[in-house]
Amino acid sequence: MADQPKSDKINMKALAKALDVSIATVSKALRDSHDIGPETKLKVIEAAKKLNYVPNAYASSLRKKASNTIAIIIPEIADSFFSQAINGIESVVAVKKYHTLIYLTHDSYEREAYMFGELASGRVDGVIMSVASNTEDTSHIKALQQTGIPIVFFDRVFDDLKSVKITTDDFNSAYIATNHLLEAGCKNISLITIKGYPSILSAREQGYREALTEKGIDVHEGNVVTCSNKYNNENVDVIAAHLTAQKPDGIIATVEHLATSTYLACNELKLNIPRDIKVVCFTNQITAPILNPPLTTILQPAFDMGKQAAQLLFDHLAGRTEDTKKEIVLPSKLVARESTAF
Amino acid sequence: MADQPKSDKINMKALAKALDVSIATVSKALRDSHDIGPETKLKVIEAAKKLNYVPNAYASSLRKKASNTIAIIIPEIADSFFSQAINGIESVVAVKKYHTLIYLTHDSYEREAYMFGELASGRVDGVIMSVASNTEDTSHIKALQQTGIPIVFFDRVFDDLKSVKITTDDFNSAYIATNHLLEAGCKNISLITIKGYPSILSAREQGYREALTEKGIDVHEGNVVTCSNKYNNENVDVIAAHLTAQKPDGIIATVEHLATSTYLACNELKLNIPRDIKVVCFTNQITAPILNPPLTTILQPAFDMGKQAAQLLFDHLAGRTEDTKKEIVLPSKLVARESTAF
DNA sequence: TTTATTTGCTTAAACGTTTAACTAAATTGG
DNA sequence: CCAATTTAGTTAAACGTTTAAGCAAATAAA
Repeated sequence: MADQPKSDKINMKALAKALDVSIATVSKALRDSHDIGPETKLKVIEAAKKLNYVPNAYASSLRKKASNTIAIIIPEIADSFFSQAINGIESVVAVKKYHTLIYLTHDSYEREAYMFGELASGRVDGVIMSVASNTEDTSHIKALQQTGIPIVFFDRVFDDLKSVKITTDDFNSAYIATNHLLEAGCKNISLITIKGYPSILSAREQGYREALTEKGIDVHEGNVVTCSNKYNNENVDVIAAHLTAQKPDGIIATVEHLATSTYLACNELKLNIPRDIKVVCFTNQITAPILNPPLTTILQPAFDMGKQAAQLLFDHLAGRTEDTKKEIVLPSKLVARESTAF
Repeated sequence: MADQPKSDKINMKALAKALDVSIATVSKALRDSHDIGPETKLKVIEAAKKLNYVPNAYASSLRKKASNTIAIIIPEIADSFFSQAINGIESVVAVKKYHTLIYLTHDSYEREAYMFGELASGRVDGVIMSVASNTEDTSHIKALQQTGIPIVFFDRVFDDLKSVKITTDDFNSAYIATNHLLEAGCKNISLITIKGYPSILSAREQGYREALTEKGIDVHEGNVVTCSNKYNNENVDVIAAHLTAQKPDGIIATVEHLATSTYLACNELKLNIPRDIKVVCFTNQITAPILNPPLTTILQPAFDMGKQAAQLLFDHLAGRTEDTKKEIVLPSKLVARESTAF
């Protein structure tokens, strides 16, 4: 410890001087080049270790035009789906020894566009993203794609954008959820949803509508309730008002935080779940089994979606670009619990 | 759109050539240097916009020896505390227009040490971290600190390391939680905990012990149960076995996922919460109010901890290094709900 | 009018790597 | 034994910025 130089960052030049060889020799030795003899290599590697040499990442990146870094761009992080998806992404990134930049759009198109501008700086080799709820203009995304940076979309995607996409079968999941409620005896099912995320939320709404019309049930427009995408008490009020007005006996909540709001609204109105009203929600929360009552959920394959997104991105980075327009759809799973018990 | 050059990345050199000025002029104009005349500046800025010029981040970083990037190193991300803390960090980082690298240790010392090695590459200007559960050797941390990179610790800190630390009052929170259970009539309170995280978990255990001994109650060693830090069914079994053997009438769960396991164990044994047993847990889950029954929680100021950690890091980066050993302790809050009702 | 200062730009070095091109010595082949 | 090849290195350019230093022209001061 004591014999190490205090702080003056050690670089290749210093290392080369210490060993009395050229900088190129050091560089090549460390990258195990064929150009360098075995004993020289050993000398270099040992000296590097002893002097605590760590190559400068940005000099490397600049020269090699590769950053070994990817970006994750997502709306939010305090959400079980996204945090589990990040785990999936990270499981791949870690073994590739890449680095991960994370950007949160907070569902703002402006922030998203700004972030894409930043990414044109060569900072990342690729991007994994889930689009913001209100993003309609895709020019920022196309612009980045044109610079040659591959982008993999997951969950909240863009239909009109050609790219690799990992999604789950939202239409089908909502369709199944609706039928599940119908089978549990519901006659008047409402969809509690939010604005935005056209790719997933309108699919879920369509699945809901399709299941109903298929059974010859008219969808009363008052049964589709739009909440805010903030977790707040206002939503509880909106839902409570809806429950009072329309008296639905079944609820499908399309996003995680609406489950909590729905439960709270039911509590407020002293509605018993599942006796008076049955509830199913799209969520990956691990607490679903211990809610009051245990919540029937549509469980999304969050980890796998993240993992596959990352794998496809790395495939692309490795030049395996054949299926650059691949669209993978992973199944979600309805986990029936007491909240929809007959 | 059509008149823009297809893809060939445009750099300062190209921009300079297009404008028939020197590279330095472009650089200075874009950084609004006093050296450049106003009309030249305008010309440059307009051309840059028109040609979609984005400066290369790594060339910049290399030259300026500043990356405008920080790293977050945490054990896990699918956890309400950490994801909320990240939101807090991000709220500061975003306005500073910095970038955030994220690394998950999955509570492995080896990964943590490896990551610290990577960070010596000049990739980041500073680090915000929460240590892995089993990290005991701190040499990797000290080594990075010696290179001059500031590190701010939050939540899971190291007592023997001099640095800025943001924690919450774990001892006190557990002390309060224990008293809360005592006041609710509990006579036989168990602590369900896990191995590791000495800084927070032993503080919580001490708070628990202190509250009991203060009331003249002996702490039966069988009442401190150690679970695994994986969310799995094994823990449910361990807890169920404990409930059967020791018949506690109060439970303090020290980490988030143990709440779910404890509830499931109670369900399994048909124990009614709060009648047969009362439960309080350290968790920030938003579903706590709608659990069965609503869970009394120790709510940690996760967002604020992240935010303050980031602010102090930026203070340090800005050279305000006077309180480089500051230790901030933010209060947690006991939120009483039905799971501990009298 | 002459000298000093300011303005607005250019040249060139530097940041720390990687790598193409070169070279001298050692080895191999005929 | 001499030419061709291989081995083990070196030199220098390049990646795309930033910035110190320099310089000519314009302006201000004496």
